[in-house]
Amino acid sequence: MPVIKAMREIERGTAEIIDRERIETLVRNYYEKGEPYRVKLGLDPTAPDLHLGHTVILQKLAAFQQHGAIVQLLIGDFTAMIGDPTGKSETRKVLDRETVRKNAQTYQDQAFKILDPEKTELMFNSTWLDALGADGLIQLTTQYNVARMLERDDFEKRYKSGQSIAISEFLYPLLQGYDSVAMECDIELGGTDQKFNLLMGRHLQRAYNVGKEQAVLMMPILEGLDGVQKMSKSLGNYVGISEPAREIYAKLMSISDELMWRYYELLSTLSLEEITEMKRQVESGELHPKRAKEMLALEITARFHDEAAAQQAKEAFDSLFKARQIPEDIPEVDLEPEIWICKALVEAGLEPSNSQARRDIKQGAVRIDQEKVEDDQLTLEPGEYILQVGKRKFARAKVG
RNA sequence: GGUGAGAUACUCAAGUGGCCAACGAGGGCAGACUGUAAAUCUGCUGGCUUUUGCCUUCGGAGGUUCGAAUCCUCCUCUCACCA
Repeated sequence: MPVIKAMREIERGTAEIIDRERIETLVRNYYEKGEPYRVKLGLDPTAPDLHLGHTVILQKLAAFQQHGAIVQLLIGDFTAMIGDPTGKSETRKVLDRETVRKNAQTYQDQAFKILDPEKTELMFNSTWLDALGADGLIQLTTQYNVARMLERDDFEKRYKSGQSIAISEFLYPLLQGYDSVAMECDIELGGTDQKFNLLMGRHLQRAYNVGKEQAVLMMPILEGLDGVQKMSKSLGNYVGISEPAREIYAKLMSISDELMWRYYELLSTLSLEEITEMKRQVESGELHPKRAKEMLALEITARFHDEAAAQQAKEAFDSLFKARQIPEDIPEVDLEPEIWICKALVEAGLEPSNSQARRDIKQGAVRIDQEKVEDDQLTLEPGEYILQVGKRKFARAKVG
């Protein structure tokens, strides 16, 4: 039964599904009659750098593609001007068309590391929202009322605590919902924080007699490397998918054991059974947790690079941390002779200031050719040295 | 439009004339421990080639004072309440 199997894959790791029946019907229609269906994902073109948090949803889209879906990637070039009220009430900078286009291109390049380009359509919501006009917009606002709008978590909180809510923010969910009308999508994906907006699409599709109501599938928010807050670039706890293999690998190896299982569920393509089995082995002591983490890091690194690069990243990582060896390709700097050690560290880019360098030397964090530096007044004679600060900052210094 | 409150280092936040480079918390960095981590403990967290010293910082510009993050004046910006 391919449908049952497909549904299991589709449901995996989801936070919530609204109208599961409909999804099953769509999948069944595909398998029985070969009819495709449309799955929408809206993207905000403000931050073109994708990280693992975004890939949770992208991978779900990829899963859909394997089961007959045409993915509609929607670039919210129009709505970007308003800004989704979720989160902080920052004033958005208005993006010009050129920037949006460029960001969209970057998005696409990155998204295609996961998605099948053959089954993906790229869309811009300015296409229909520009044409909506004032009357269309007013027409749209009549489809909803303030009381219901205030039901939205975020609005409710702010309203009760007396924080301001701009009228334009009310428009965001409406416009996002209207996108679904224009796109005639069957399913929309999003994070749990998007629930209100996603349901709006359902509501508006009915109001505008599209002839269908989109099912909604929500993915949980991926925790960042700290395991507490959501993964985001601004919090610095993210793994970017265009980062070098070594970075991705090292960052993944730094997560806690607990978080590792979460990542397995949401990011790995291993089946749920395999993951459960692995977890059992770790608990019984048959498998070292570090080993399990290595496999995860390898899998994900390979996804954005390739097997060989992942393997190399692992080796570099092992030699750096396990054997405390020096990595092969480290930055080189030329320094003048008799240079003061602190200054040398700053010039090599290992330290931000002489003072910081001095502090680190006092703490025994600085090494030259593996030897701990004790004297912060040291000057370097001509020659070649490996400078090191902490465990991971290295530079090769040519003095003279 | 009126009234009031506020602006302090990466973030939150104490400090209301000298003991302030500025309490505390978070974050970050480093050391110990380890599995590379996480947790825990410890130290550091403005700059300066010489550090029981010097210089620059507490929204901006002036002023009072031997001495100002702290007092005064003006300016800029935020926020709250009332219209």
